[in-house]
Amino acid sequence: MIGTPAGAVAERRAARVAEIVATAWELARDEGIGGLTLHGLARRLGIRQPSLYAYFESKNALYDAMFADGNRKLLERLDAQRLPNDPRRAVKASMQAFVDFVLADTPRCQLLFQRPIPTFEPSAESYALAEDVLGRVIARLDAAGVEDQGDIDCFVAMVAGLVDAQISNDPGGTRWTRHLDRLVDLYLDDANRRSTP
Amino acid sequence: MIGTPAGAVAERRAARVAEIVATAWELARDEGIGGLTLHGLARRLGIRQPSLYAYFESKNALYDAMFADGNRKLLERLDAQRLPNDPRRAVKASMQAFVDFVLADTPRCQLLFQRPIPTFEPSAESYALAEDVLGRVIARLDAAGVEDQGDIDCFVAMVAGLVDAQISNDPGGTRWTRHLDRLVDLYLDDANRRSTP
DNA sequence: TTGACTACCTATCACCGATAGGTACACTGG
DNA sequence: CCAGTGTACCTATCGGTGATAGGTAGTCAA
Repeated sequence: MIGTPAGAVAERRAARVAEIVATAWELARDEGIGGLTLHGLARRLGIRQPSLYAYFESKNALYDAMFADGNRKLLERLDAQRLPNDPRRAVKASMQAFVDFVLADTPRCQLLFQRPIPTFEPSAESYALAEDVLGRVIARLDAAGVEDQGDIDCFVAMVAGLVDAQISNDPGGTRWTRHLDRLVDLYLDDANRRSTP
Repeated sequence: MIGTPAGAVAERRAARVAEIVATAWELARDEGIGGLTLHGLARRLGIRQPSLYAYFESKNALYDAMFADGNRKLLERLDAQRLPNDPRRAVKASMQAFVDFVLADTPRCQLLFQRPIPTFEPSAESYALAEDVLGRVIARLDAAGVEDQGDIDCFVAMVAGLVDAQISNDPGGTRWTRHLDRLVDLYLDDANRRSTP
């Protein structure tokens, strides 16, 4: 033990896991999320396919690590943002940042917000990260006077609908996302109107 | 030729194709859309997997036939509906029928409106059917005074967002879809306000 | 020096979509 | 009635995929 940093092997292992996940994203960007293959991933890493099972107990576990990774990065981005004081402007800025981040990487968007792999369901731990992201959005909405669960559901579904239409039909464009600010106003006005009659 | 109905073989073949597609939907409902396998489908049909290639040149061609089938049924449903005279009520009734139909069959909903099989893209002919469906919706919207492409896009994305959230997070429930009528009003009011200032 | 541990490896499995080539049967024209 | 043609299947096999079993060279602390 002496002379060796405690947990050096664990650190090295964690670094290798992170390297594999990063390479997996790279491969997904090249081949599409459906074209991600353990054989192909191993080839790109310079190892053999069964060796990956030392780091992930299944392909879905790899997806899960990628899912968690994407949500962590999104969380970082949302938390790093300086928001305007005006709650409504904060909601707009926050959602704009969300949409920008999400649309910047098609396979990541698909893995995080669509269900492109029918057998993949995120683990409880990874799903908790997604709920953290949702929690940030809800906090912004709450500050803008949107507290009703139904209003929150509708708002989230609207943003998801825009993102989904954008990535599916016009990736890289703004045909849907350009309406984001206007729709945020529409939803906030409507929610405020009904909560304070 | 005499004595045999013209195109009897073609008819029998078409009937067999329809039977295979129906069995494929059945299997998809049992095993999930991702669990649909040519081997499994053939087994359920009492034939061998390569025999399916007499009817579909690839698995994606089978998906394509299912995609077309689902859209045709949806189109029938929409066209069979008697709509209220009031354009706004017509939009609501139409969208309610749309959402009901779509949510009644999870795998069908996934194949038609999500992208659960990364390698599958509908053919031009099948996609035209999906555009017919969209055309019906647009006609209803137009009658209600929504003509701007941006407004149509937002409306469609909103409905898709509701459906997606509902099927993904609360299949069989109404947590999202129960807001449909209210959101239709919200969108129509907004569109009308901006088109006739 | 030794013994455990790490980070790989080879070999192999079942299953999947896809292709090649063969066969029993029905129907039709002569 | 018979020969020929097309239908609707079949068997055998391929390459690729995720997954498992079991082996091995190198590292490192005692």
